[in-house]
Amino acid sequence: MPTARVVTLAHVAAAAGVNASTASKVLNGDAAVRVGPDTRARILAAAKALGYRPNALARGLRTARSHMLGIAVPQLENPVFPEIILGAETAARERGYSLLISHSGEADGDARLYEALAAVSRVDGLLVATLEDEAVLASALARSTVPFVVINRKLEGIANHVVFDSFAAARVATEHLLSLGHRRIAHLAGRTEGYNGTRRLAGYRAALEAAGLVFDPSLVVAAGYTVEGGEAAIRELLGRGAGFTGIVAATVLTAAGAMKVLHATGLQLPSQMSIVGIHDAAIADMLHPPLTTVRLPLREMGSVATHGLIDLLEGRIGQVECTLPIERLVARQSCAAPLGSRP
Amino acid sequence: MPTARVVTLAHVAAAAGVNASTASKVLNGDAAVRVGPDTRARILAAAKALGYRPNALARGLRTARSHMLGIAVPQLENPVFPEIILGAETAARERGYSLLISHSGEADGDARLYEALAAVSRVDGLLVATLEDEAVLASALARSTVPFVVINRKLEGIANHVVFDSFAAARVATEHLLSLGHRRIAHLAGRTEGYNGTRRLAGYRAALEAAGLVFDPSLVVAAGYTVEGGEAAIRELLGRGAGFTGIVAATVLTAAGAMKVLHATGLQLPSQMSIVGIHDAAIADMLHPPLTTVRLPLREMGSVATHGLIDLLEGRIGQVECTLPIERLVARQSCAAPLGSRP
DNA sequence: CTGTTAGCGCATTCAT
DNA sequence: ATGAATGCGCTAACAG
Repeated sequence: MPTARVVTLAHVAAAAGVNASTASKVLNGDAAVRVGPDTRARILAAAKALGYRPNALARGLRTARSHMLGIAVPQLENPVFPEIILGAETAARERGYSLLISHSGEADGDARLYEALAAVSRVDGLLVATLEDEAVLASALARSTVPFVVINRKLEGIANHVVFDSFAAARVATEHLLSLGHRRIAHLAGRTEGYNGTRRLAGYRAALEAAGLVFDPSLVVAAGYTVEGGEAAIRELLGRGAGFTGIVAATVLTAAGAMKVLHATGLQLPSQMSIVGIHDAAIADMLHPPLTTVRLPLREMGSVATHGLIDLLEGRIGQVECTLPIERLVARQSCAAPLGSRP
Repeated sequence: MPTARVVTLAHVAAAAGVNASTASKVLNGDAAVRVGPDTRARILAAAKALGYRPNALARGLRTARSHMLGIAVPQLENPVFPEIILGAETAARERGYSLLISHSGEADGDARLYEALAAVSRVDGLLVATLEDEAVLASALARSTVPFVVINRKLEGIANHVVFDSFAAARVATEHLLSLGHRRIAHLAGRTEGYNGTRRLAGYRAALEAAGLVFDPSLVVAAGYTVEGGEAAIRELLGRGAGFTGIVAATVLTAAGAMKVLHATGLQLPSQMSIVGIHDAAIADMLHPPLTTVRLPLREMGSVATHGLIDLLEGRIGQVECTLPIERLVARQSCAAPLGSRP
C-alpha cells in the first residue's frame, strides 16, 4: 500500500526557494515575522500548487499539542450522547481540533474506566460524559494527565463542568401539568442519588409547593434512564394505588417505557393520563401520542464544554463552570386537562 | 497548565540501565531481538514502575502510522449511524486503533465533503458511511490519500465496501406480511436511485412475485429515510386510493412517520393496517404498537469494515468486499392478518 | 528580512 | 546480546 506522495514543508520551501523555517513561519501566519511580500507570495503559491498539508503528527510532536480532544461517553444507544457528541464535534472542528471517541460501555470499577480514558491517549484534553458512580469517576479522573471538562454533572471537588439546569427542566415540566389543572402529579425520577436526579426531583417538588400542593413521596419512583426502568417504575406506581393524573418523566426513554405500560393497561393518553418527558429527542415526536417535552440544550452542552476545554488548554481561561438554561417546553399531544376538571 | 511529568523511553532505559533502542525493542516485543532475560525483566519492570506510556505522536511520526482511523458519517440523528460507530469503535480499540469522528452534515457538493474527509487528516484510513450522491462521493474519494472502506453501499468502480443484504431484508419483511395473508402490500421505499433503495425494492418485488402476485408500481412511493418522508409518502399512497392492508417501510423512521399519519387517520394498527420496518432500532419497541422489524447487522457492519480496513492497512489482505446477512425478523405487535381473511 | 541549528520521542539500521 | 547513530517533519531560538 504505497502511501500517496506526501508533500512536506521542505518541498514547499525548496519550491519557493526559501528555508523551511521561513516557510513554516509564513504558513503559520506568525505575526512576529517580517517577510518580503514577494517571498510570502512565493511560499503561499508553492504550498497551494503542491497541495501541502502539514503533518499533524510532526507538528504535534514538536509543539506538544496534538490538537485532538477525546470524548468519553458510556453508550451511544441513548440519544443524549449522540447529541452531545454532535455539539462537541462541531465546536472542535471550528477551533481546529479533532474529536476522538471512546465509549466506556458497561465499565464499572475505576480501573476499567481509567483504561477507557487512557485509551484516548495522545489527546490534549478530555470531555467526560460518562455515567459512573461519583467516586469511581473521581478516582479515574484523578489519574488523568490532561485537563478535562465534565459534561452533564457536577462532581464534588472537580472544578470544570458544563451542565444544564435540571432543576428548571423538571420545574417547567411540572408547571405545565399544573397549569392544565393537574393536582396529583407523579414523578418518574432518574437516579435519585445522581446530580441530575436530585436536581430534577427538587425542581418537581418546588413547582408543586409553589402551587400550594404538598409533596407526596409516594408519587415518586426512581426509574433510571432506560425504557425498562420507566416500565417498572410506572407499574410500581400504578400498583401503589396512589391516584394521579399526570406524570413527569425524567427522560424521554423513561416516558416511552411508561407509555408502553399505560397503553397495555388500556388507559387513554392524554384524556386519562398526561405525561411530560424531559429531553426533546427525535423519538418524542414518534411516540403515540407525540410526547410533550422540555427541550434540553444538549448540543450546546457539548459545544460549550468543548470551547471551554480548548480555552483552558490554550490558557485563555482558568476554569469552566457553566449551567445552561433549558430551551423551552415543546407541547405536543401527550397532555390534557385532567378528567375531573370542568370542561 | 503544566503538563504532568511525562515518562519517555529514555527515562525507562536510564532506569533499567540500558540504551533506549534496547528498551524500545523489548517493549515492542521485537521477535528478532535476543536479549538477556534479566535485562528484559529490568526494562519491563522499569516501564511499569514509571508508568511509561509511549508517545503516540512520536511513534506515529517515526513509523508513518498514526494508528488512527477516521469515520465520516452524514449525521448522528439517525440511529443507524451511532450503531455503526459503536461497532467501528469497538473493533478499532480491539486492534489498537483510535477512532476519529467527522460528521459531514448537510454537505453537498464534493468540495465540502472532501473538506470533511480531509479534516480527518492524520488518519491511516477512512471509514466512509456518508449518504452523498454517488458521483459526488466518488469524486471526493478519488482525492483521498489514504485507503478507505465504504460502509452501507456499493459504489461503481470502488472496490472496498461492507454492506448488508438489503434485498433479503425487504424480502423477509414482505414475506412476513404475505405469510399473514396480506395480498396488497405497499412499499415505502428509500431513495429509489440509491444502492439500498434499489435492493430493497427488488427484494420486496421478488417476494411478491414468488408468491404469485403481480408487482403494482402504484403501491410504491419513494419516502427517503426520514420521519417526514414517511409521512408524506403514506399520505400520497392513501390519496391514490390504491387499497392495501400491509406496508413494508424502508427504515424505522419511515415507518414511524407512516404510523403518525395512520393514527391521525384513525386507522387501527394492526387490525386495519399492518406495518413492518427495516432496521431494528431501539425506537421500534417504543412505537405504538411496537413495530415489527427486520434486525440489521449494523454494529457488525461497522466492526467488519473496521477490521477489514485495518487488515488492508497492515497488508494482510488486498480487498474488502463483504455482504452481511440480515439477522432476523423481530415480530412485535404491528402486524396481524388482514381484515378480510378468515378468522 | 531570512537562514542555521537544534531537538520533540521514537524505531530502526548498523556496529560492535 | 546490546549500543550508537540517524532521521521522521516540524517549529522555536537564535544568528546574521
